[in-house]
Amino acid sequence: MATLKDLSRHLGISVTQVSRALNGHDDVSEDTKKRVRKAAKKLNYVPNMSARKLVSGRSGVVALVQKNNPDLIEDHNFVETVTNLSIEFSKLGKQFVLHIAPEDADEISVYQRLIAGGALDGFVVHEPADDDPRVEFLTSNDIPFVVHGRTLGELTYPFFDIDNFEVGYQLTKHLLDLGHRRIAFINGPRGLTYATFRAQGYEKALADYGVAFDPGLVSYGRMTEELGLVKTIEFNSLSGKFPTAIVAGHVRIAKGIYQAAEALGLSVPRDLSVVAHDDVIPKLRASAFYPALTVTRSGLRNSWEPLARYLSQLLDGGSVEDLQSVSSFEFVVRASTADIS
Amino acid sequence: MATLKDLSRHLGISVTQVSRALNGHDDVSEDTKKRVRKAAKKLNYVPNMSARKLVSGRSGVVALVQKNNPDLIEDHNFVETVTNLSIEFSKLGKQFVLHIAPEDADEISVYQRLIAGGALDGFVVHEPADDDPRVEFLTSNDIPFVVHGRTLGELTYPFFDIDNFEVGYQLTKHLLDLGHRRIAFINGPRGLTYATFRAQGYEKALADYGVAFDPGLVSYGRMTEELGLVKTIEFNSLSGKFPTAIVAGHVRIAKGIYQAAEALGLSVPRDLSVVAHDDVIPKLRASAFYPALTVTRSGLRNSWEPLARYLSQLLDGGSVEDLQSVSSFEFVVRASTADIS
DNA sequence: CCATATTACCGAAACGTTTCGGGAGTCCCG
DNA sequence: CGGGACTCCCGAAACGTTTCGGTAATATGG
Repeated sequence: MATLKDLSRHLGISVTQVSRALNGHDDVSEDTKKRVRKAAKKLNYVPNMSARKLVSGRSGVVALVQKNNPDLIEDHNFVETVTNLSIEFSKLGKQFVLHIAPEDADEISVYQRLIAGGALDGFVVHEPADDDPRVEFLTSNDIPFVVHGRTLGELTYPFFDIDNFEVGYQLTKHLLDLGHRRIAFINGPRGLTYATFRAQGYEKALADYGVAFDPGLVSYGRMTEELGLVKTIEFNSLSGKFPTAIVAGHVRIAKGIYQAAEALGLSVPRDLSVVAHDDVIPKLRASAFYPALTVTRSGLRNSWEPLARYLSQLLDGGSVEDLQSVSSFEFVVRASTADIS
Repeated sequence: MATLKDLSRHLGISVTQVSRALNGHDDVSEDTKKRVRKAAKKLNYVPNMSARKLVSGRSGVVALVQKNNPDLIEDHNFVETVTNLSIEFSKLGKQFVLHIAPEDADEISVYQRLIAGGALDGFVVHEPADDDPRVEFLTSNDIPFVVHGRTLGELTYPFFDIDNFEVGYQLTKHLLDLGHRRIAFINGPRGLTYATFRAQGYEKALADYGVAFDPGLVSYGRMTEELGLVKTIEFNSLSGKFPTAIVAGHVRIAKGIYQAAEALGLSVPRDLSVVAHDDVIPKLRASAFYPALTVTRSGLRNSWEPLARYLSQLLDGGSVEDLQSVSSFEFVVRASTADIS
């Protein structure tokens, strides 16, 4: 494999100039640049990354660290994230590494180990919690990272998020406007920031309409069809106090709610109104529900590109303020809600 | 970030000795080794990969290149592969990179680009075809790789596979022994080696029992529930010639066959016997089918460790012959087949 | 025509590691 | 006591790249 030295010898030019020519510095004549490029192509020169990294101190590799768990492979959200980030970072000329840590590992030490070896330049933090130890660690150690979502604390890092408070608020308000007063909420996992924000939006809407908050009507869990099914059945066992409407944290949850409704002999929306948040997963179209599902819609697919770009720009010295965004969403009214006022 | 020089200074010992101590060379006293290791831990020393690579010429990074496609995220097999390889390579101290190439990319050039920069040491090739261009390219360019499965050509590379000819043969033979003569086969995607081998086993079994091969009873496709469902319904439309038994390339396909049978008012195994190959996916237990499914069983989960190890050993100069294996499988008879002789 | 810019180039150092070639000190044996 | 073997150690070079500081030659402006 040809090296700079080979090119230098071959062209009768110093290694310095060859390097600078190839990297497009401006103290190299156009003519020389052309000659060098031609020779590089001819000798099949490809820069040695290790050498470049050794001097630049950067590796061009970014990673997402995920603790293993038995359901990981079933976790659509995770798989989608990994696949798409891989694509986006490829486009930016970066290597994206998925590092799956053993289930019992101390996540923090994994980050430490990876960063210390100089093998990695930065991280993507996925599914942040309200008060995320990873974010805390990375921040206090000045390790570059970007967050998909955000934490509740000070936002001193790049992130891409949607306004989940508003998601919870709008969905709930829509039902309240239709006259509903017993509104349940099947949320995502407790402690994750997006779930917390949505819960806050839900509670604020209730408060704005003077409806008392009933903790018995709120539940948390991994956003699966099963969760929607099970929780709806559970709500039903609160005899006489079954909600007239349910807010679902995900279209998938809504799917389970529909199943439960059918099993319980309830009709949507006559007996039960349902709204959900829609990440726009290709195989799970809210418009194809029967009856079609009313949702707040914000495609997850729009988040990968900025997420990758933010990290990339951060590594290139971009300033954090330019690398934060809270994206908006649409409200799509369909047929899954009834006016009961 | 601590370097060897830091350790050297801190211990009053030459850089050379520190390096050799850490790498377990035998011209370092036990006492020194111990002191060095302790100091390394205390100063939080982690070797700089780039530097090591620069001198050793290797990067410690391996990759799996996959062309993107719209169903990729839904592809359980792919997701399982990536997740587990990531885990296994981590254990071996290697970085595993997932590189997703654009749908319209020339795969070969992607390999070329990745290897040329010295950024990668080797590849894992996934779902090889009978006559796989990737294998051909990597072989002829002396790039280290390991194959999950194998190709039909000369086996000059490390691989881990199961005996898929025998899978096809045994499943079919079992049905033949029970008196079946119209046996359909819903196979994996045409052109993939495992599907080809299984088809060969199927045909050989038929031939051994003097049963004429009917191409109308064989179909190929991505191994999904839907495929099993659709193809079974299709077989049914061959009026009067409906098979008495079906061999499924995957438990998931069998699931679809069961659904189709129910839709068609057929009882398994009375009206239709079903057998399948079982990769032992946690969430899809053949024993939990009703009736429980007869299968050839060989856990995919047993393939990740050897696969990662083979590539690792190949990179360490292992000889190819030691890094090939064709693993065996079990035959598990359950309740999904009826004797009709 | 002198002073100053500008252009095009180069040598050497640096990044952190491994390894080659050697060299002191100690011990044992004859 | 001389010499070989063994144990433990070290300096320096090397890997391929980028970059700092400097220099010569040419162009520019007054």
